[in-house]
Amino acid sequence: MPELPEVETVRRALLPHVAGRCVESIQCRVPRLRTPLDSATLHACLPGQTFRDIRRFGKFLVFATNGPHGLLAHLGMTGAFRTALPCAPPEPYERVAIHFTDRTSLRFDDVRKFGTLAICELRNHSPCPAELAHLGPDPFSSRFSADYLRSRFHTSVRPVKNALLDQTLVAGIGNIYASESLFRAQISPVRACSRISAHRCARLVEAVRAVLTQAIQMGGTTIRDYSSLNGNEGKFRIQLRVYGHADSPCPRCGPRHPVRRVVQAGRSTFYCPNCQQ
DNA sequence: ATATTCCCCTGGAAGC
DNA sequence: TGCTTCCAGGGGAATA
Repeated sequence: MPELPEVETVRRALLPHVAGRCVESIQCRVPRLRTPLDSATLHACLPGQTFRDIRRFGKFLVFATNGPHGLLAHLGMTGAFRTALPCAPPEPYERVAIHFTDRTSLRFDDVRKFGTLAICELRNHSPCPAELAHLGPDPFSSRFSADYLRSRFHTSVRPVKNALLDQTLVAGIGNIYASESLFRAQISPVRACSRISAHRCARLVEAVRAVLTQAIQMGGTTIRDYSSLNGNEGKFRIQLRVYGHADSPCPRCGPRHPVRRVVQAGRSTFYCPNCQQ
């Protein structure tokens, strides 16, 4: 569910609820999420720490504290944060509860348990923890440029759709916005990276940023399973032009050219074979 | 080295 | 109605 716009929306919604709050205790209600929950380290490192900031790296969130440690979080497919009173009973899929000294608490719910919560070390000079050093540039950073894409693409024969999902190439794009970005850029998702010109790379950079920007402005709301905070789905819904619209008329070409669904690397891709070449 | 396949887990929708 | 199958936006390990 959550791709960059959704995670960014969560970050903004969550920040006022955690900034300046001091952790009193933690409850881990399941032994593992995606990986085993290191409850001993969580208990050792978080209580007594005050959250100062929430940073986003791709689809990851890092809760920075006033100490040397941070809380690394990934929502996986169904992860969601929720605020509650410490005495509130756990919801059915509540996995972790963080209680603050001011009698509020933060809960992490995750039906499918694909999420991540872990302690990370925060070096003074680098905002990004070592665990996330493998991530590629943020789509909005200047590092993500046509030249950069061209340099990464020219030796690669994999389909460009798969490349966009590679978090070491660019961090934050998921299955939905990959399809939507390629539609906007009028590039076929099955085209080999090496066959994408510099001009098309520039179009792709522009398209990725435009699609993600619009999604963030709409509150990141895409489809089921996602809520920013406390089940708030946001007022708007993203306009998805091809994702999930197999066999519907292409928004650009009309009824004579239906959107096609194909499977790439085990995931659905939607595109118009007519205007995306 | 690079690119797919499989797997983790659970619920909901669709098909029979 | 009830059972089965498929699908889902994540990442990472295993495999080709």
